[in-house]
Amino acid sequence: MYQQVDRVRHDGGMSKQPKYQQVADALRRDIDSGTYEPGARLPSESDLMARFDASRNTVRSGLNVLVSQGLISSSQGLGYAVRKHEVFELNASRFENLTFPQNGDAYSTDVTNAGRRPHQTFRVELTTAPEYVAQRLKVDAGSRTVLRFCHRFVDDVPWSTQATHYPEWLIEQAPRLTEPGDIAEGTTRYLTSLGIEQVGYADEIATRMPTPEEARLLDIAPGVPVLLWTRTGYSTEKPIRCTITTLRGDLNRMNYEIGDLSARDENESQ
Amino acid sequence: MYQQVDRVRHDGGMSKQPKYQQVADALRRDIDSGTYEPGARLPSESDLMARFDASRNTVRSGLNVLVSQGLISSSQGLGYAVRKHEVFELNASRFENLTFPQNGDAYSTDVTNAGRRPHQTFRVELTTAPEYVAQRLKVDAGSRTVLRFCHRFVDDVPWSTQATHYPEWLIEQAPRLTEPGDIAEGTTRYLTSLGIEQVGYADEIATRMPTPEEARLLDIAPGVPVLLWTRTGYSTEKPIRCTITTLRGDLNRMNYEIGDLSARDENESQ
DNA sequence: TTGCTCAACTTGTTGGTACAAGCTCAGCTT
DNA sequence: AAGCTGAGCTTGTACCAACAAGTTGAGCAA
Repeated sequence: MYQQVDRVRHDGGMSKQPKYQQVADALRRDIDSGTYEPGARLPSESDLMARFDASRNTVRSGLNVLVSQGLISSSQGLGYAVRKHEVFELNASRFENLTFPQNGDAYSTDVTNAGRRPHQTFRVELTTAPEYVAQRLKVDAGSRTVLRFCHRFVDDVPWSTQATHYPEWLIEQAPRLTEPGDIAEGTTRYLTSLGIEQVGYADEIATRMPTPEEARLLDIAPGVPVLLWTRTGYSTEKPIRCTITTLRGDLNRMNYEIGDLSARDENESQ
Repeated sequence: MYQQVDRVRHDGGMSKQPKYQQVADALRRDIDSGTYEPGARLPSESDLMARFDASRNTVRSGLNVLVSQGLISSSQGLGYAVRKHEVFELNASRFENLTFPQNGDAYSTDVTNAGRRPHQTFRVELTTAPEYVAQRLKVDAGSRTVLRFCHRFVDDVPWSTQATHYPEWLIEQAPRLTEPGDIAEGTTRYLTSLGIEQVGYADEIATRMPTPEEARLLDIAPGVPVLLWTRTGYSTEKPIRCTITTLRGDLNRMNYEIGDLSARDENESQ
């Protein structure tokens, strides 16, 4: 009742790759070679079915490979398009950061300097520390922390989320940490003014595919990973904060500058 | 001839999510809640078809979502299993690194200390600098560089690749750079001994999905991104090297330590 | 001119079938 | 005992059909 039409190779007998892979590879080559430029539309599924003599499902499998690799995106009614990447540089180790580390101000300034429009929403909570945070703050698992959460946008595009946890014992000395709303001068400056100075920090950087929650908050397209940046800040005596920043991988690059870079900076022609 | 059997909601009328998403979400919940532990096998596609009253295509779509997110993996004949993650820590900013930055030695030592068995293949080439590298080395696009390429394994699992480019002008002063085979004392120590000292470096960290080439070299499973680490080293006068390390995102985490961390290190009980 | 409707495109979802190919193990053969 | 073979499980590839839903633009109506 269902004839399995001729599965023999038509291509000279050399290929062992499945057809959907051939579709993906061919399209990838076209994109790499500039046939389809970033932002350009790809042929429709129907066109590709004709070009590759394949069924719609097979063509879609091939396209799906490229979507999962973040090379193209699709939208219903519009078609497939080559993704264009725009990267924002994040300076993670400027000296200023030790004294005034990533106050919301530094973020706004950076973005504005790049000619873009920053925007953020803000929230304060009293929560129990997740295992991951408790370890880094050296407090008991399940103990309470102040969570200051920030959701950041650039030109209304979701860019990153930032969750900073402060240990409970800090609240007595720094009650304004629990105040809802921004602390104008920056929390770290506020802490410094109280004699709690951050003298060092440890950064951890990892990457993975986003959770559905993260994908929702950051409006992350299929095939785009997140960059996870954890900064634990220390006074001379104890850990005083743990900041977890979740960045869209397609939009951000982190920079660290260590040692003497005068050779790089002396003629910034590029 | 083809009756579209009853597309009405059976689920109380509340859901608007497509069925394959429901499958993905349900399985994700099961995994998060520990019903299926890391390494455990998931029910077969047939089982899931029964459980969700869905066609094989639909079930596969749902599973495919989780595969693309790196949460599960599949192998033909064996079934689907929950991925387990094992992370290796990479210290990117230890003070020693400024004087003796990532010689193969540091890598081998780190791995051996972790009780693992390191292994690497090595290659030297004279190539034209890619645009990306040429910019960082401040040489003309298309000019030649020495490429020292390293493919690293831990317990025979592909772990990372490292490509270090040296500008052509360095060869005269440091001819051994073109020697095939490892330079025992480490290239940076070798350069230092010639009076070419690396006094600072700039690191850039980005993430994306691997190219097919990278996926092949590092044996990267679907749904796993790569971590791209570029280190440009400077003497007091010029850039002297540019190292691009490609790391499997599921196996690596990078660490930077800046400032005074005595408070962290004084009781390393955890 | 303005605004609406609808046809004609696009991708998204879901159902089905058939066969290929990898893995395991029981059970037979040697 | 050792080794082979094949049944029966698994996922992988490829095809077909139907309808849902988002987008665009031509063309008609106010």
